[in-house]
Amino acid sequence: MTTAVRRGRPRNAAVDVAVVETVLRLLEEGAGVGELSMERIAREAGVGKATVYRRWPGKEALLLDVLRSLEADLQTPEPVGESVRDDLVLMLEFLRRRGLAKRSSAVLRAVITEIRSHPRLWRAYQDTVVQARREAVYEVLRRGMATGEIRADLDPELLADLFVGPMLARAVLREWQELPGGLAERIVDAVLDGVRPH
Amino acid sequence: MTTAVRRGRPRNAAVDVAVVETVLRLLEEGAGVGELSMERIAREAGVGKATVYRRWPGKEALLLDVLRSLEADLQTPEPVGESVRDDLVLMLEFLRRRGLAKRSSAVLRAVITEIRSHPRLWRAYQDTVVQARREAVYEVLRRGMATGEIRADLDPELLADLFVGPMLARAVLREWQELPGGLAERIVDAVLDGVRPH
Amino acid sequence: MTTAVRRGRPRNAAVDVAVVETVLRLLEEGAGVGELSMERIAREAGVGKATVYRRWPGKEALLLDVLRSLEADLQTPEPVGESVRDDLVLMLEFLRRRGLAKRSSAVLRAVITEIRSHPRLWRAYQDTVVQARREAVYEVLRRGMATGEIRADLDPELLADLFVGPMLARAVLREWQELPGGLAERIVDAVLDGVRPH
Amino acid sequence: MTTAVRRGRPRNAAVDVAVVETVLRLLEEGAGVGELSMERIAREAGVGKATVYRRWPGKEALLLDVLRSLEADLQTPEPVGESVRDDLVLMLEFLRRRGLAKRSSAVLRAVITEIRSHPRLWRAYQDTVVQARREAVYEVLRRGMATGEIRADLDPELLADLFVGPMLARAVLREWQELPGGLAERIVDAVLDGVRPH
DNA sequence: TATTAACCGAGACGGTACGTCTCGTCTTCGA
DNA sequence: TCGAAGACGAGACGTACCGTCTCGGTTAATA
Repeated sequence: MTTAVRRGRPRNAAVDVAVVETVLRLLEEGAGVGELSMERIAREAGVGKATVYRRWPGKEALLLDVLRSLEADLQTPEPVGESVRDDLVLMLEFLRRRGLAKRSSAVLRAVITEIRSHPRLWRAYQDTVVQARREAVYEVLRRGMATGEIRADLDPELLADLFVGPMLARAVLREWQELPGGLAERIVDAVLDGVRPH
Repeated sequence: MTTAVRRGRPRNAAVDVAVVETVLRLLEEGAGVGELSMERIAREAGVGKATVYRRWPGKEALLLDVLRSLEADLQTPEPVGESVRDDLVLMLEFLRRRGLAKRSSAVLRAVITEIRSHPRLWRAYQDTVVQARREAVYEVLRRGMATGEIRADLDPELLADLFVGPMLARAVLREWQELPGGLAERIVDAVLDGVRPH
Repeated sequence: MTTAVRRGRPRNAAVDVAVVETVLRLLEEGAGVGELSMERIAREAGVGKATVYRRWPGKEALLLDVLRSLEADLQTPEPVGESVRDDLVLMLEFLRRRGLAKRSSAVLRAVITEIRSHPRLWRAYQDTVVQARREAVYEVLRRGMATGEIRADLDPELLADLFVGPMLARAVLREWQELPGGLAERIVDAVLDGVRPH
Repeated sequence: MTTAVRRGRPRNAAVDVAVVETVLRLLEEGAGVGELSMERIAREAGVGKATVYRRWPGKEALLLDVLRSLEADLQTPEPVGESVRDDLVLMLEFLRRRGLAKRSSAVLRAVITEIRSHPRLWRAYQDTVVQARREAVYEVLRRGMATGEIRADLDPELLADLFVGPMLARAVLREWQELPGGLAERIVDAVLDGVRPH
């Protein structure tokens, strides 16, 4: 197999950075996603419109990359392995902190909201970023079933939703408004123990 | 205080219906929210653009009404009162069926996605439609705490999220793709019993 | 026969004028036709781009109208009928003055040059404005043949070119640079008398 | 004076030819001048854009060269010297044939039209190609005055226009549509004899 | 019964953004 | 150093939609 010979002037990597940073800056300055236009992005980034379209087929794809660049800043937590309970707390705590992170807070919700409007991109985001985190949760749950810390008679997918769902319900649906510290522990313990008195 | 005297030709109520129905039709035909324009809505409804703007200040407000008209079709279930467990199943089952309902399936997600982009409308939707359902869940949970069917040491708000969150995670975030029958029972029972072996 | 009912807001006639005047102003300010863009014309006329395109399908059609508006300012001379020789002088003199007219001088040549690049418009211009003047010349020549002032054995079309061609050669091809007074008389008399000594 | 030392890879003369030929081909295929872009010319010639710009400063200069290459194919006729009348016919006949020539017909009008839009180039073209032919006409006319075949009381420049103008009026202004054989003779004889009966 | 004010559809209006194209320049690689 | 390939900033292209406005015409309550 041969690599295709690259010809012509190579793309300027600084442009990619400049564009993404410009989008982040505009969002941080409070611009709604609807107020973002390719026209304006290119203008403020000091870049030709065609140069933007050469890299991204449209606004949505650009925003997907912006979203990915945001996610990249926050590294996914590595399960410690001590106890399944602690690992689950770790993972939910990551979700909570992501929603409160410095840059993210305003930007993340705006970008995600936009991406959601575009099924294809939303799926791409799910399949890459989200699915990876989902797999990590499955892994922890499977370990829990093996060690006996988790009931083995439940569907792993359902199990994952039992832990992650409550946090997401607060974070995504209710706009990250109330994500107090300790929320992760409270969710994990309640789901583990059940809410029926015993 | 006197009511302002309405003079001149009264508004044609059929226009409101025609516009909302047109939006629903277009969404059912698979139009993304981005492809919906006031221009097109008015054209396809056979109505003047100004007539639409006379009734709704913008696309978002119109969509909020469309959303409300959808919700109105599905009446919220009345708690039976036999057992707390059955009432919770009833409520989650309503969420599940709403996501699969004929009209809703395609339309609901599109409209909600759009409304989400407009904080003011999203709050209006939350405060009217969603909060009502939320209160119903709180009521059932409070009853459960009183009868001893539910632990009384947990925050009712957290409790509500424990039950509703997993269903919403599947419904809204994963696009209503997998909402098998019996899902409501499985969630309720798992949360009640806990996922730790005993 | 019924006149079609005019519906909707009627077009603002002032817009047509504003646009044409803007083009003329820009050309007078020395803008080459190549530097004229619909974008700029609309901007400087304080008019929406779509409004321009609603009236003219493109830049060329607009320029054709600009050209016609210029021609309209200079009324075609009416043959006096005294002598064929004087009428021919009158008509050539009109061509000469047109090329030197205040507005025309800079503008006319620019617009004509542009129109020439678009065969369809050039033909439209020829068929309307030019052909009318051509017919007037034929009429005078036919009269001359009838009265015996002009040889009857020559093709009228060729005859017209004999008189008009020399003036046009100077005006159009050599950019109206040398159009001295008395040129019309000199051409007409030379063609009438012939350039062979007798 | 020293000749600058040429270093590096010498220019490939075949490129110049390829580019000019490509322009001719595109024009022959009916492309309007407006549809010609440097981008397209370079692409179709299989040549880099920079290579074109290294040789010509812009589209107009390139077209000027194309025009010159066309003129070079048709050699200017040499006056025979038998009679002034025959030499004038010879020269007008050259103009007529040029307008009907295989390649020229479509191309010449397109290129000339374009060149006309650029005063500097138009002047360059006038000063080189056209002026040469003009001088030849003057020469013949001067000879005619000396031999008494032409009236000596007329401005030579006006005289030249009397002969050349009618042919150009048909050729350039009316798009070479009607240039029948014998037209040169008819023009020359009519101008010589005059159009007044005697 | 006649007036009148708000309604209706249509569509023009000044703007703005879309995604594509061409401009002339710049930057790389391989010959 | 050349030629090709193609990226680059700039900005025009023609279209679509925004929300407002202005027409002629309709419709009901008021006078």
